[in-house]
Amino acid sequence: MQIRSGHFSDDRPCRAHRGLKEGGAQVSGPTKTNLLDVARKAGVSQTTVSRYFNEPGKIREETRKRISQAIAELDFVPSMTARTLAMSRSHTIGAIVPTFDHALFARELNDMADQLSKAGYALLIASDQYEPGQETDLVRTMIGRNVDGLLLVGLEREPGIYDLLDRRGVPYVTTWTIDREVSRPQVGADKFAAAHEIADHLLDLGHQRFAVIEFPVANNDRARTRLRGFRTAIEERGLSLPNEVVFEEPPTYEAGGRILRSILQSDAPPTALLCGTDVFAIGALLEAKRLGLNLPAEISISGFDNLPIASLLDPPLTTIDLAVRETGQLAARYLLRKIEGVDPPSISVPRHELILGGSTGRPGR
Amino acid sequence: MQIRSGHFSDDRPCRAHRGLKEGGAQVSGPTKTNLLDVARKAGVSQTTVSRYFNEPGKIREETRKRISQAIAELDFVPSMTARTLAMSRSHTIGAIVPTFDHALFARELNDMADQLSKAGYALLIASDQYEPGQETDLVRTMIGRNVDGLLLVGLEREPGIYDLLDRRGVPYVTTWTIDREVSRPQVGADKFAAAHEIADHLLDLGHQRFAVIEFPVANNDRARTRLRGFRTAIEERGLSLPNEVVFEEPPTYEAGGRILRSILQSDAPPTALLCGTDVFAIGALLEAKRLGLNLPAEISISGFDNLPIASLLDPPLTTIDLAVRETGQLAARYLLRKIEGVDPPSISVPRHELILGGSTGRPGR
DNA sequence: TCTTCTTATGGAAGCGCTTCCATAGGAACA
DNA sequence: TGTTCCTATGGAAGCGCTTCCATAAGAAGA
Repeated sequence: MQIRSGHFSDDRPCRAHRGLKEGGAQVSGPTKTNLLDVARKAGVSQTTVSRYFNEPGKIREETRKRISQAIAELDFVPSMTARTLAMSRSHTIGAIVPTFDHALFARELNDMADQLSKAGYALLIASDQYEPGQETDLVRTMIGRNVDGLLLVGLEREPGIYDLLDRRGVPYVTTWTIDREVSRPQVGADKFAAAHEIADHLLDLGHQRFAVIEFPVANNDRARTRLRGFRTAIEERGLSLPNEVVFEEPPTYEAGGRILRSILQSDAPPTALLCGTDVFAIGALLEAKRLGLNLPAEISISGFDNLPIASLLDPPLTTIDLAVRETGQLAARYLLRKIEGVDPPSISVPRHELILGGSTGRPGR
Repeated sequence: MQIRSGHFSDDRPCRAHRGLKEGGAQVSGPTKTNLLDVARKAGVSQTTVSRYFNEPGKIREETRKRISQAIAELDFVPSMTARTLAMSRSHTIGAIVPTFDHALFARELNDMADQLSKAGYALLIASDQYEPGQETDLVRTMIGRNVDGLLLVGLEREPGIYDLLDRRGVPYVTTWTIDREVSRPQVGADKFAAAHEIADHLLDLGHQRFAVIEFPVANNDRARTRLRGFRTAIEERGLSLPNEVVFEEPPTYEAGGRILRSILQSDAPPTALLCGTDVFAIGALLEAKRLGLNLPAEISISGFDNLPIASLLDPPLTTIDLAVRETGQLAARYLLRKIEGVDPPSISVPRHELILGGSTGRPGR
């Protein structure tokens, strides 16, 4: 049964020059076993060992046992790298996000990774720290690493990226921005509608003068979409949102507080502050309380994202829940399906929800 | 100069059966180019193209230009997978964390990824969602994927994992727990000292009755270390920390509030609440304010981690800053050095800092 | 002018898998 | 008893790189 019986000397083809020192009694260096080692130990061919992993149904019970034992004895770990090369399938999904240091992306990736790992996929991540130039490089890196699918944030990017991806046939999905006019795979809540809705809520309450704090909109279509939602709602009521009351800031609590202070000093201060993320809103709310303002009578503050802390503030924050977990899971599911050759619906929009808290109310005067 | 002049027909070795349909005028499917394609286009050998990437100094200027143009025309992206297989170096670092959905780990990974990508490394991540059984599998996966180094959280794990890693010669580093008795590579602030310090602070203020909220300590040596720090400090003053006042909870704001309420109902309520993370502390603090308690007179609350929001609360939170960013960077640097063959100091402990806020003070009565 | 050294390049094996194809033995059928 | 069909297995090429070694052609030294 054995392919080669007898002598133990290593009769593999010469590889002396490859850095794997051979022969002699040496302190066991890093062990490196491969299918062939297992095959020899089990007295079968490499092919059969491969089948053990990939089509276990096709090998005899007794053979399976021998192989399984050989694997255990050698503590063999198959090389996914070689597998990838041979199959052109890496069982890896790439994700390029602006940063992980933001609860939203972190949670999205967390749920995505979870879903993926259940399906035998690993997650390769990179962040471009909001620099669009970086993204192109990162996509190339990902392609070079043979990712089977790619998650991207936002819809807008250097057009070459989409070309590259299409040409290489790499499935991808964009998250956090939905634009039904664009025919690309997208997953995420409808930020435009959500922003519109929360602005409507404030308009319904009777607010007429607004201020907005947003992420820097350059290279950030999520922020731009939200802003467009705010603005559209306001203009639909015959009001306007001049640029002077739209503040662009990197997302810090501190910025929320600072902007709040600054807008209160204007002649006719806004009665409502629309924030592009809860982070701003929380900063503003805490500052307002520190200043002894009467909330929401003196100023209404709304957030976006529904961070876990939003509901615990006093007053609780009016905000938008974006179904973050669902987004990560849907994105994972989309990619997995696509990889399997199924053609899943390419736009999926988990439902957002307006969360009403005490931080918004009728304007005081 | 050309290796093969003339006819355009594909004279590569047959690969018809490998799924790459050949010949005929076909709609250009997924392009797949390799070194050889580039070589042919540039009229040089594969080897030379390889050198173009790896030892550019060794090829003539003119050759370099030809290759560079061929690469551009073909939009060639080298296969890192093949490279990995050939070199046994993947230029990938793995990271296994309990969850990304925690500001601390997210930030650590963020800074680590940043550092790594500058050095040409990618980051492969996985989370075990606090289940130790998972970790073993994930480590195997990582090994199978040929990671050049591995980041782990905490020092305690199934012993087989360390064996496996050592046997395979995979460099690794553990973060967030420091134990100088253990001779493994470790990076992270000294949580024991930090916990001791913050408890000392409260003891100095005159507190005698404490309660603690911690992560579930099973499978979490970080939590255990912190708790030990609290307890040691307390016992050193001749006081005690009975188990009834140590609460284990998953990290949610809500838990902080709930535990606060519950301890206030005891006969002799604690005057100080030591929290294993700011998340608990913030929850407790917000709840205390909602209950109209006088802080810190009626109850002192301390946190851990120094989340960005901690200093903005009213009163600001007394907490510990753990130098998170530094930890991620140091971990990355350690692994990179180790991979390069340098033997860097295996334990590095960024300095923590006690942040004093108004949430702690003398007990009121 | 002839030898020796460099320098730029090419040939080909090998990294550890998958997969196409071939083959040996039974089982199943006539 | 002969034919056909499965089933379990093995052989070997190929995935796209790196790297050892060989080699041709100048440059440098004698």
